[in-house]
Order: sequence, then C-alpha cells, then structure tokens
Amino acid sequence: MSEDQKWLTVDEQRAWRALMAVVVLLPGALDTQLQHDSHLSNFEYGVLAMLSEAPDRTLRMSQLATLNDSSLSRLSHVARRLEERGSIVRQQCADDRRANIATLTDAGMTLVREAAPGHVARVRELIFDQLSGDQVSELEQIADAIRSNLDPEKRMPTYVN
Amino acid sequence: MSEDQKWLTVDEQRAWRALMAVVVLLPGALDTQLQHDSHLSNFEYGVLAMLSEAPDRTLRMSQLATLNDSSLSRLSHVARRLEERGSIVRQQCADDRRANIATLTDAGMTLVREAAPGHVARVRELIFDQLSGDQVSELEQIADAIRSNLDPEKRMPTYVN
DNA sequence: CCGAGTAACTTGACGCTTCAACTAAGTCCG
DNA sequence: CGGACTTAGTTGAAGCGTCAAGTTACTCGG
Repeated sequence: MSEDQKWLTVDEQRAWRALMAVVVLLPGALDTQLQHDSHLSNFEYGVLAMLSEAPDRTLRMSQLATLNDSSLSRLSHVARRLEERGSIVRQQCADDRRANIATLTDAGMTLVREAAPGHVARVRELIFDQLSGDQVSELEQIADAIRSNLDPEKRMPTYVN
Repeated sequence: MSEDQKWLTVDEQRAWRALMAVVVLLPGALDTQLQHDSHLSNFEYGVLAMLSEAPDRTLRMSQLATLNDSSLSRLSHVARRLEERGSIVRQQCADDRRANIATLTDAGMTLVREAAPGHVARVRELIFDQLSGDQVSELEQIADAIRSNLDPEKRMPTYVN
C-alpha cells in the first residue's frame, strides 16, 4: 500500500470503466431475459445447459459445480430447487457413494431447449450485432488473456449455447 | 422462438465463452481483494469512491444510485450499513426535503484512500498486465460498443480509481 | 390554494449466495 | 485391520439484493 504506486493511465482508465460497465450490466440483462421468458436465472440456465450436453444428461455435482464456477454449496441449493421443480433428479452414485449425480429430466430438457433460442438471440443482440468480425476475434483474445489470470486452469467452459 | 433461428458461429461462441468467463470471475476476484484488505465489497467501494470525488464529498442518494447503476433501494440498504460503520452520514437536503444527501466522513475518506492502491494494483495485475497497448484501446472500443446497448444513456461512469 | 399526480427515499419480506458446521464415505499407511 | 486424513455433498444461519408497499414532500393545473 505504498504511496508511490503505479496508477492507471488515462487510456487504461477509460478501458477499465467501459469493461466494468459491461461486467456489471451484462449479467442483469441476461437474467432479465431468461427470467422473463423461461423463469430461469442465468446460473440455473447454465446448470441445465451443461447437463443437456453431458453424456446421459448426467454429471456429478462436483463436476457440475466446477463447470459453472460455483461452490458446491451454491449448486446444492440450486439443485434442490431445480429438483423440486422437476427439471433434474439427483441420486447417489454407485461407484462412489459419497458422490451424487444429477440428471436432466425430460421436462428439464424441454425447458432448456425452449429457453435456448431466446437466450442466444439476446446474446447476439447485445454483443455480436455491435461488433465487426475483427472485433469478435480481438474480443476473444483479450477476454482469454484476462481469463488466463482469473481461471488459470480454464476449468470453466461456461454455458455453451 | 422459431427453430430456424440464427445460431452463433464457432468464432462467436469462443468469444462469448471467454467473455462470460471474465464477466463471471472478475467481480468475485475484485470482491475478494477488497474484502480481504479493506472489508469492503466492490459495490461499497464504488459508493465511497464516487463520494470521495464529489464536491464536498457529498451526493444525493439518487445521483449516487445512478452513478453506481444501483436501485435506490439497494443503495439505501447499503448506505444504512455504511452509516452504521461510520463511513458516511446522511441528512435531509435543505432545498428539497424529500431528498437525502450522503456525505463521506473523514473515516470514510481514509478508508477509501487506503483501499484504493491495493484495488488498483489488483486491477492492473488482472487486466492490464495481460494486454498490449493496442489491446487496451481495442478493449475500450469493444466494451463501449457492448455497453452502448446495455446502458444507452451512459449514465454509469463507474468507479473511478 | 387544493387535490391529483409524481418524485425521493425507506422499509420489510422473500429469495439467493456464502460461510461454517456437519455427515458420510473413501483412502492411506503402519 | 484401524485410526487419521481427505473428499463429496448437504444443511442452517446470516447477509445482501430485489420487489412491492408505504411515507413524505414537491409540483402543477384549475
């Protein structure tokens, strides 16, 4: 905490503020769309989407947590709610009886399938309609550079669409 | 929700996932640093930082809310907690007695001043150490393009450092 | 100048996230 | 084997954000 520390340049400040605006506003915008159209939070959508792509629509709780950058506790609470709504079921794993595996139900699968198009449309509208092709690849490089520091193991493939 | 909708291209998907990783992980990383070093959330830091730069260290609640992209309700709750901790005080505005003005106390000012260097250092480490000068200006342009859709009035200068 | 409408907050309840236990099961090794 | 340690997950309490409702004050047309 020395006084002679390196401050941000003017350019960096502008970039920083613009990035923070996106980071703060984007999740809310996505949540609003998903909540309105499918009664799902962004996080719940992510959970269901990951399951929908997994073999047998099934994943261990711990894998599912890692994939969504979630604590096990958070996932556990959300999974209980999703189970109550009939979107997933959980059962003890036969191999390792500490483990619990979550499976997407048919109703859950239907839910994700119906939610996906609207979600993707919103993503396109918010992000890609604003960007040139060059900017899209620049964005990928920049975001990946930042991400490399935040998530060194790249454990987070994040919700696929 | 038609079936023949426009999906994302492979390039767009990669950019999208990288961006989402940043959007999900960055707030947590910043919160961790601030919480650890100054017992502040990112949002609280933003509130105090905005006040620290305002004339007389004073702003109306509604302005403060807008500047931090917050609902008045959220700000009101946070302001109560900050007031309890002695970082700010609130008092009725003389001109318009519906309004409430928040003022940063000396203790609050000290708190922000002490928190800022560590926060900026973490931002530099997470973001700018990873990027070339060209990438910084590209980032600004891209983030601004996305932001233009999320926050058309650009009401959000976001936490200055 | 007075009543309807609106603006600026605050408050309380509810839902979600986090954190700190806690349970139960697997693993390691002496 | 058996005790110590680790791993997987759940649970309950506490904290924060959101939403709807309430309060007080300003404003503006008649």
